[in-house]
Amino acid sequence: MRKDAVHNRERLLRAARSLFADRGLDVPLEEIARTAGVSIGTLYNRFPTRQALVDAVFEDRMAVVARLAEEALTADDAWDGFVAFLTGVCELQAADLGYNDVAVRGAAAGDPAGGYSLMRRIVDRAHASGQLRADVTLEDMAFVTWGIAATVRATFRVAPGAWRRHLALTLDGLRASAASDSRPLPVPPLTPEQTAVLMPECG
Amino acid sequence: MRKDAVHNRERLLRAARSLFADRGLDVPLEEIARTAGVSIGTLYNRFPTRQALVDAVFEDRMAVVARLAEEALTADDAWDGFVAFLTGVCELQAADLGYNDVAVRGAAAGDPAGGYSLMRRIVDRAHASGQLRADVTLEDMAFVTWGIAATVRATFRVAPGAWRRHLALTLDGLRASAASDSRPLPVPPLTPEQTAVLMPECG
DNA sequence: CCGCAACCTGAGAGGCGCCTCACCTTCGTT
DNA sequence: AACGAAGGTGAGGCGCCTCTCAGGTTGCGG
Repeated sequence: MRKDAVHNRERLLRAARSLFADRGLDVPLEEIARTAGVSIGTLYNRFPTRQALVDAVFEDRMAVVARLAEEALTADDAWDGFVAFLTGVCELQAADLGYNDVAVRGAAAGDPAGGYSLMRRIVDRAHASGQLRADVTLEDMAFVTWGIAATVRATFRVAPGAWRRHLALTLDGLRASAASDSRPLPVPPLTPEQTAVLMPECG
Repeated sequence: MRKDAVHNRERLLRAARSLFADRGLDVPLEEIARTAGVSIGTLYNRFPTRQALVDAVFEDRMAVVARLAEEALTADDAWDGFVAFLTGVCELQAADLGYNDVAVRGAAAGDPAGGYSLMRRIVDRAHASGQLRADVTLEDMAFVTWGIAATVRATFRVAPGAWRRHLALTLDGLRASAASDSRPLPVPPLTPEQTAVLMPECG
């Protein structure tokens, strides 16, 4: 790749990163090109589809999630690790409306299987320690993502940080102790197949 | 209003109701007109703005919510009433992607103050009975709406009913008993002013 | 320094949805 | 029956966004 092409690619990524971050994934491509100081044609030269651009911008995130997951697994307490992991992921969402969108629509690139299997281990460990309620499954984590994503989107400008309260309440519902006063969960969890459809990056 | 005008208005409402219900609030107006067997001009004659159409379509819902709230207040058990109310509202959301959107963006017509003050009484009663955790406020109910709405939207075609599981987990986090194992909530609730901005219909 | 391949550019075609308005039809009243 | 007002119609203008391509420019190996 020629030097100027590399340069433009970087300018485009910088512009996209910033616009995605505070406006979400639906920013007009023209605006990204303009912000990068480059023509729309160049954008299409470097990134033939919007998806390609999104993938490039959020390429690093999957690795970050994987790192969060590994850290979570080394935590002394299984529940603390579980909480730290979910908090970390939600912080990523709250820091970047674009990533927030990525988390909701399954629209990521990078290493899918890696993060997912780590996450299974986090859940298994929290189950084993008896702190995560037994009737909750890995697939239920999607509810957390969707829920927090919705709160992030709604409160991003008006009350950033409000999602932490939502997350805290959600986590309290996932504790083993929360299940004891409660009836059995009303419907079965999403099947892995359904989850694969709804969150393709977790296939 | 002339007879044919009334007739067309009804056809438009029927079409809008049905399209909103399974595609959400962003259906093209042209498609609504076509479905109603009427020209786009007629649609604009009856409903000068999209908002006017949305208001007309969901006019009844506020009354339904008010009825749910009243029933909830007559329940023998305060917590059961609280649960029944939230479940009822969520059922409305799950039954109609359009109403689901209405619930998220504050985009309703009808009687605003009425439903909101009833809801406050439901929350107060559940607090008074000691079953709803004390550190939760009326404003936190927005998290429930946003969260369930997100799950409804994600699973509407693939796993309708999955929201019931999400709701059950959420409710378990709102029980008084859920607070005892937990740290204090990390951030203050939304202020009434913030809520008014984020959910205008609850002003 | 040459020359070519890679690259950049931006006008413009095309699609989509919103909304208007000049013209025609129909209702309902007298 | 006749007429005026209310209503219906849909082509077309507008704005927004996506995507392409013919023509001009530039990096870079030889």
